[in-house]
Amino acid sequence: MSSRADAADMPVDGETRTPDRLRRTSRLLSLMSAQSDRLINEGLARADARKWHYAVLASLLEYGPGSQATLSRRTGIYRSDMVGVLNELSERDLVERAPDPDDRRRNVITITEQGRRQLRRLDTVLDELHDELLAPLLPAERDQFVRLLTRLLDHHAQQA
Amino acid sequence: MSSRADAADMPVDGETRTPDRLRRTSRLLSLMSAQSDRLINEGLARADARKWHYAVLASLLEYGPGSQATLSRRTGIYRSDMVGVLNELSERDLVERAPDPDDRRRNVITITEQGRRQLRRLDTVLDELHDELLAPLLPAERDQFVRLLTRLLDHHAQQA
DNA sequence: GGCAGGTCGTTAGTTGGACTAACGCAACGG
DNA sequence: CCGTTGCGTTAGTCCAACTAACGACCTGCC
Repeated sequence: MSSRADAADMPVDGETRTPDRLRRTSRLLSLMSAQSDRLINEGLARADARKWHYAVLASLLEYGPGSQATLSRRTGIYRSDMVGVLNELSERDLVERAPDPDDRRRNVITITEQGRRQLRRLDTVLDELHDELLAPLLPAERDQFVRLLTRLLDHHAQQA
Repeated sequence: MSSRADAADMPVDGETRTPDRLRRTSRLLSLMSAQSDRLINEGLARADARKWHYAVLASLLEYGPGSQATLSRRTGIYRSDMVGVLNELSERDLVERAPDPDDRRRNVITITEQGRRQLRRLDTVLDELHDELLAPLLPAERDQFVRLLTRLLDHHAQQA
């Protein structure tokens, strides 16, 4: 009857084994995201950076200078948290914060040459980290994974 | 040259568009996990439950009664947090907490009939929520997604 | 001109989840 | 008997996501 051995009432391993019901997709996602976060955060910390640094620098390079509120919208970082991120970036001379002459409420944030260099460094750091993150998957599988993830995200994004 | 229209220096949409570099897998994972968490937490809240409730009840049903430390190991919930979860569960009469006669350090946690019923309810709630979560994917794609996720997790789990 | 209503940067604070430290107690192994 | 280990519990840290409110400022409209 039982496919594995004859010990019908064996405790299986009531100590450490994870229950089957805890294999739901939501939980896998959460665990994987935590794992990924750890990996990325540690990797970036070694390069004296945080993921928000990357997000802001990338946004500045791709779309040019902008106000803090603009950067907020582009990166998804709350404008209340943006203050601290920009402090950290300007301490390191990666961006410049200057008052906007056309609108005295605004600061104009500009990426510096050092910022560009740092962004390039972080790009390679992140490439390596993602290679580690996706290590067990073949290139085609990685693509597939990203495609599926993207479709899920797009679907839920436009609900909002 | 430029494939789309002739506006070479158009601001594209420097206000709200997300930079390409922020399409990295780690970020997609993080966003998707956040989305999933919101969905699941809200759904469970409507059923007067939290995900740890489900984890504990599932563990009890699949592997039988156990001490708090055992449940901790099975579910991945820290034993410091387990206290509160079990308080919530026993308030609702979903589990029973009794001293272990064989080891006076331990409490033996047992699922009640009400607990079993609640677990069944939560199972269907979670089924519906996951259907919503994975809505844009076909069944075969959902399988594939879960398989890829699982392989990633297994790989990183056994590194630890 | 003046005022209503919105936006900007900033400070402060909340919530929630993951995780650590340390405690008193009890069991176990030599 | 004594050191070590495991137990349940309390307290508290850390970080990310998110909200509230403020004074300064801009914009549109009467």
